[in-house]
Formats: sequence, structure tokens, C-alpha cells
Amino acid sequence: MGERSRGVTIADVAAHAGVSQASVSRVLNGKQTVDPAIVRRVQASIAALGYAPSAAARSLVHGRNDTIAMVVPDLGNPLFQGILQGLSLAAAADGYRVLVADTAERVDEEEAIALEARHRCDALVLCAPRMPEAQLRRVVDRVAPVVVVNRQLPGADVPIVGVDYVRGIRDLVDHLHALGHRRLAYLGGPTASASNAERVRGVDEALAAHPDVQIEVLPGGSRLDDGYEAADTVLAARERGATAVIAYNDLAALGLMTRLRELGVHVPGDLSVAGFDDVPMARFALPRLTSLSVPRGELGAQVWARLRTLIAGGPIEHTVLYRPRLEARESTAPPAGPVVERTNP
Amino acid sequence: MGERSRGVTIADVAAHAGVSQASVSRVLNGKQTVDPAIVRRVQASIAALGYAPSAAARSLVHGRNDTIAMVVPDLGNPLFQGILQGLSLAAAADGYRVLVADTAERVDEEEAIALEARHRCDALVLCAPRMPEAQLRRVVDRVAPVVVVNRQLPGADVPIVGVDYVRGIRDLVDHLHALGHRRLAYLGGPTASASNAERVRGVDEALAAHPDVQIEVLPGGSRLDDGYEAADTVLAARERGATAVIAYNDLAALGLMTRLRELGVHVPGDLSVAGFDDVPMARFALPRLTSLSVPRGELGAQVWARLRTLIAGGPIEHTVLYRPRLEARESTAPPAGPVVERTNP
DNA sequence: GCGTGCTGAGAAACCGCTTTCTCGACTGCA
DNA sequence: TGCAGTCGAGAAAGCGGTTTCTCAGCACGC
Repeated sequence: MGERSRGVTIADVAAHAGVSQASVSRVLNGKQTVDPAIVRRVQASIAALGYAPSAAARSLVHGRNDTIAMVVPDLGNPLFQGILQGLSLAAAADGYRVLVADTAERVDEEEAIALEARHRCDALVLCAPRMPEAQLRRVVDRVAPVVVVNRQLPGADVPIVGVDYVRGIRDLVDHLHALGHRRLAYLGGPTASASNAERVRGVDEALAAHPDVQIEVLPGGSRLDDGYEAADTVLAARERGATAVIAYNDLAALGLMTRLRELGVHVPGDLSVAGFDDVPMARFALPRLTSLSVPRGELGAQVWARLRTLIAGGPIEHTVLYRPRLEARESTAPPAGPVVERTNP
Repeated sequence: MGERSRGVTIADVAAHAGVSQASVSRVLNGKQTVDPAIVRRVQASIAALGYAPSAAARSLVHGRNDTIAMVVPDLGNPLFQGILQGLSLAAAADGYRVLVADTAERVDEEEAIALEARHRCDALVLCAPRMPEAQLRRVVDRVAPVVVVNRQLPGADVPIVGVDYVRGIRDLVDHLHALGHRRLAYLGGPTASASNAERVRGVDEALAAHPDVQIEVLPGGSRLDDGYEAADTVLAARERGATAVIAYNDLAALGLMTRLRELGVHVPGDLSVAGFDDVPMARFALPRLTSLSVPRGELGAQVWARLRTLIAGGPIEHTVLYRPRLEARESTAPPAGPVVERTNP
């Protein structure tokens, strides 16, 4: 690996300074008292020789390499990008670096990639929204210490950090309900995705909480194009009475809004639209997109906090779910036409 | 580090199989002929014991760890995200993993971070748009093998992969000129950024190529907010006669367009706007944003190709600059008012 | 029948560092 | 002055593999 002056070893330094390797090591790690004169000589030799200790040798003897791996299905996803950034910054503060392992959505290789990545690192962060639960449980057992992102694994011995999608959707439905909407559409994400399933659960719970509300679930997707192309589907739902749409995420919502505008459908006049994630662009869309804000960087930092505890031999900390914060903006408004209810008639 | 069954070593396998460590190693690496019976016994023992060789020990003896590091100023930047993804996928195909080191724009720590990252890995990818050239040259010397992204270092012994910003800007100016624009504004990016400097050079060259064109350089930025907040500045330039704006990147352009629409300034009717990078959102903005497409993933793959050659002891390959592809969309159109020139009157 | 040349497996050295072990020297107290 | 107790530095034993070196065993040839 990487010493710029490959070949300069601790033995060279020891020889140059006229002391033993052990003393050089002691000076380097400063965990034992060493004669100040020796310290000076060693430091001088280190500087003179341009010595830098081998990370590999250190890893071997310590049994760790101060590196963790993050397994993601798609680095192009803003959520994972944000988590990675937060994780990377938080871990760096403790001297840890992050290795990325992009599985490129190949669910069948996810396990092997996770195992391999874990094998190079001290711990793992697993983002595997599509992996079957049974498999995930098995993998989690084998790669500990590990933190799982955005999955539910009741009873499993693993810390989980995630977003409370259920709650987010419920809050959003509450918001739309308060605005007067009674017929909604949920434009779903990838069907195999656990976080989409959570959102659907949110839809179900919202339905239970609002007997006067109907929510139609539509096939959608997670990218801009998916939203764009789902416009027809959405408009069909509108024909059936829907006055507001909740998209799987902001990307889909933004794509949808673009197409709607092209088609002359006014948002929120003709249809309210809301997203999820609160990507930076949401604030800059026209109309500004109502969304659920997710603290991506904070999520990453929280993942690191959990992992650090685990690495240090600490307990498996409790699952933490971030409740998305509703950012009500211009893309959602009371439905046009006769308002169903009014507090003060 | 990470064997799931920590403690199982090659010695255990050897003992279990009743052979020497050397034989186990041979079976593992398959680079020498071994008695088939021994091979079977060893493989059985490996399976039985759940043995996995220690990556650290391998690293120590081989002097490499099949990991490269990518140093970036800000993981939030779409360009670096794209490069990272492309790099990560390409490197993975050769069994290499990528470590990320986000310097969080702290230019003064960039060097130390690069050195430290290099020290853990076999090679480095350096994205340091703000680092002073002299320092960059020094760093590059010390961390080889390394590939530099988006910088010019004439005479330096280092492969460079980047975007031809000069050419991109020239092409864009050509496009605007052909549309009839004669007074333009360039809404700049971070002043210390090398890629901004390149764009400015593009502006200069374009001026030289089009004596009838004037381009005003405005202070801007690289994020959505920067563009949004620069609207007044841009409109002032418009008062002075500018009919088109080139933003540092798409984010700034999108932010600007949002604000312009709020202010009732029509794009491209009142003002043409163009960006750089062709982020996915560009196609979904209204109007669709004219931009210069940069193959981010391809850039990452190309970086890996260069690095792989270097790691294998190959030559320092030539600098490769990707010429951005002009994606002329709706946000740029002929200027309103009397057209200055016309081919056929 | 015995020397020569291979083949293949085990013994041991080595990668570069940390850490224990050992021992000499020095301090303090009787 | 002598002996137990400390302290600090060097020697050496790992950490877990790979690779060289060595040598036993065997086929072949004269």
C-alpha cells in the first residue's frame, strides 16, 4: 500500500536512530514513557527518512483497519448520497473512513457484496431495500457489527436507523385532508422496495384514521422519468375524482409536475401534488413542492453513532426512526370546486 | 477486521485438513499444482470451519489492498457523485473498492486528507478544484499513483481526466451567437475553483472568436440558492443589454430560473438561460434547460482505466478531456426585439 | 542398479508493526 | 552497603498470510 517512500520501515528508523524498533513504536504511539532524548532522536530520524508506518501491518496486528463499508443499491439516489455524506463526515471525525459498495440494484449479488465488503472493513452499513427479509436477517447475523438503514427487522439483534415513512405519509394525508381533499392518489415507488411498502402502510393507516378519505394506489417509480410518464395514470385517477397526488418521492413528483404543466394541468389549482424527501430542488420547483423533509446527513451521522458504539463493544442501541417534517408549500392547496367541509360555514 | 468467524486462521484449516499451511495457501490461490486429494480435503476443511482469509494479512504480504481512495471537496456535488458512482462500478469490476474522503471544502486540510487516504490505499483519485497549483503538484508527486480530475497541470507526471470547460463554454456561446445573442452574461461559480477559471477562459476565447459579442462576468455560485439570489444581478445585466445568461452550472441556472419566473421574467422570451452539467433535472425544468452534457459516470470509468494502468506499472496515459455535448433546449431562444443580424434579410 | 531431473509438499523465512517478556540500571529504604 | 522495587529499553514473539527453500519420492536413462 501507500507509503510514499516505500521501503522505509520501522527497522530503518530504529537503525538510523540507534535504538530498537520497540522504542520507535513507543515514540510513535506515545503510550509509554520514553527518554526524551530518544524521543527526539527518533522523531528526527522519522523526519529525515520520511517514514510513515504501514497501515497494513498495523491492521494485521490490531485486527482492525479503521474503515467501514456502506452497501447501497444505487449511489445515484439522493437519499443514499446524503446518508453517505453524513456518515463519511461523522466517521472521519473519529478517524474512520468509508468504503462504498454500489450493488447497482443487483439484488442477487447484494449478499456476496456485503460479505466481501465486510471482510475488508471493521463494520458495515447496509442499505438493502429490496433484499428479502429472511436473507437480510441471515446476512445481518454474519456481518455484524452492522447497522441497517430503512428496514424493519423485529427481534433482530441489529441497530436500525431509518425514516418513519408510515408516519410521514400519515402526516401528509392529514395535511391534505385538512386542506379539504377526500379522494387522493398515491403514486407508488419500486414495488419490491421496503420503504415503498412502509409508505403503503402509511396509506392504509391514514385510511383507517380518515374514514371519509379514499386513496387510490397507482404504479409509479422513483425517478424523474417515472413521474413524468405516470402523468396519464394520474390524470385518469383525477377523472375518477382524485384531487391530490402523493408521489413516492420528490423526483417522481417533480417529473410528474413537469408533465402536468405541459399538459396544461394546473398545480395545485387542478391537482395538488406532494413528494417525499425534500430534495433541494423541491424548494425551487414552481410551484414549490410540498414534501416531507428527511434529514439525510443527520441520518448518516446517526448511523455512525450506532456503529461506533457497536465497534467499541457497546450494546445494540435502539432503533431510531426520524419522523419526516412536513414542508407544506405551494403545490398543495384546497381542492377546487365545492369544498366538502368547512369549520365555519 | 472482518472474518465472521474471527479466530479461524489458515493454521486451523491446515491442522484440520492434516496438511501444511503452505498447501492451504496453494489451494486458495491455485497457482501451483496440488494433489487433487489434498485440494478436496482442504476445501472441505475450509467449508467446515467457515474460514475466510484475512484481508489484512494478505495486504501486508502483497503490499496492496485492492482499494483506492477518492478525495472530493463535497460529496453533495452532482458531478462528483456521478464520477464516484462510475469509478466505483468500474473499479469493482476489477475487484477494487473505493474509499471516499470528503474534505468538506476545507482546502487547508485537503493535503493531509489526501496523504492519509493514500496511505490506506493503493492509489488515489484527486478532485481538488481549489487547491493552489503549486501545492497540487507537490501532493501529486507524493501520492502517486494518482489521477487528477478537472485540473490542468502542464508537465506534471500524472494522468488527468476532466471536462473541457473551455470548449463547452465556447460551444455554448456559439450556440447563443447563432441564435442572435450579442450581449451575454456569465454567472460565475466559486472564484477559487479551477473549473470556474476554465469556464472564464472559455468566455475569453469566445470573445476572441466573436468580435461582435460582449460577455459580462457576474459573481454567482454553484448551488441552487446562489442562482436564485443572483437574479437581481442578472436582471441588472439585462438592463445593460444582456439577452442571455450562462450559469456556472445547472443548479445555479435552475435556481436562477425559479427566481426569474417569480419575478415575471420570461425565459427564454425575455432572457435566455443556459447551464452546465446537464443534471437530470435540466430536462424536467420548465422551460427545459439548455445545458452542456457531461458524462459523469463515463468520467469515473475513465479515471479508473487510467488508475488501473498506473497500478499495473503502466505508463502515465495522456490527459483526456471530455467535450461537453450541447443539449439545446427550450431555455435558449433568439433574443426578443430587433435581431442584430440575419443571414437572409 | 544407481545417478539425474522433476514434482510436489512441508519447514521456515518474511511482510512491518505491536506488545509482551526480560533484564540491566537506578532509586529508596533499612 | 545491600536488597527489594521501579523504570525503561532491547529482544523476541506474535498477527495471518505468501513465498522461497529444502528435501523426499518417483520416473527415467544409461
